[in-house]
Amino acid sequence: MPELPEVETIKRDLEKVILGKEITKVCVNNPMVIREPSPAAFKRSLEGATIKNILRRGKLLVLELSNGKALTIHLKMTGQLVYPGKVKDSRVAFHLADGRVLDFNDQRLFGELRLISEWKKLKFVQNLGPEPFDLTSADFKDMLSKKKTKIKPLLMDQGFIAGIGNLYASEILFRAKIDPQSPGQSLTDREKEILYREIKEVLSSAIKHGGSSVDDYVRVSGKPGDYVRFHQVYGREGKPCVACGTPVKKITQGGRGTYFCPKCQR
DNA sequence: AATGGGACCTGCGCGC
DNA sequence: TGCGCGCAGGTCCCAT
Repeated sequence: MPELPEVETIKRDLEKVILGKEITKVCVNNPMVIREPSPAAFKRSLEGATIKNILRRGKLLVLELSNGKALTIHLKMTGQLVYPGKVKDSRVAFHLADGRVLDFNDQRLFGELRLISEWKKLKFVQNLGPEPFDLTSADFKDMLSKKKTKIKPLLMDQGFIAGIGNLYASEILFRAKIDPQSPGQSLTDREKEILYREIKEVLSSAIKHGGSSVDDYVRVSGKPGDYVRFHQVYGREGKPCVACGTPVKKITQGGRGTYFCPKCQR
């Protein structure tokens, strides 16, 4: 579930509490989440390193360290970073010099931790599209005009634009009043402009409210994000559209649930 | 290029 | 009560 607003919230939360601190000990409670290097090497080269910088690219979180390496964290669907943590039940526990623990929790074990020298060279990072907040309106319109793909799956394509997932794609399209089944290139210039604006508006508003806690996502403090109360369509199948009262419809696109108002969005 | 499916995993809610 | 099932969605991979 964590999408750009949730990862950005975690990034900002982490900056306040762990930046500049030394990792004194790493407990790997489930090695499955460590993709590279080996769990033993991962532990060995992390211990003694200091957290120098915290970045986000798309849904990827990057902790740059004093030893020149970077710890990349992808939360996938159920990953959490909690500080101070509980030591117990976490997949990986990072003990810090302040005596507290940063827990990486992940119920479904889809999450991925990597300790690498040049994180920008990761294939995953190389394939990412532009950051929504770095994108100009003209470039976005140009990108759309080349795509026959339906707009909802297109917004979720990390190679097209980075950071938007299933929840925000539905919310953005509702606010832009665009049918999620429209091919990208079929949008009018005006629709493209509105869509561009709503992407930035929805994402920045969600960041402002600490993200959306619908399933597992929590902030670093363990507290939920507050943006759920602004959701208009996601998870509201059959309930009245907030604008016109028509029941919200749910369809499947690319194997994912899409929520929309069939009257407002066409 | 676009689309569809399965894979990776676990826990929840559902129907029987 | 307990069982099996479908579902949740980020990303990769393969097939058409």
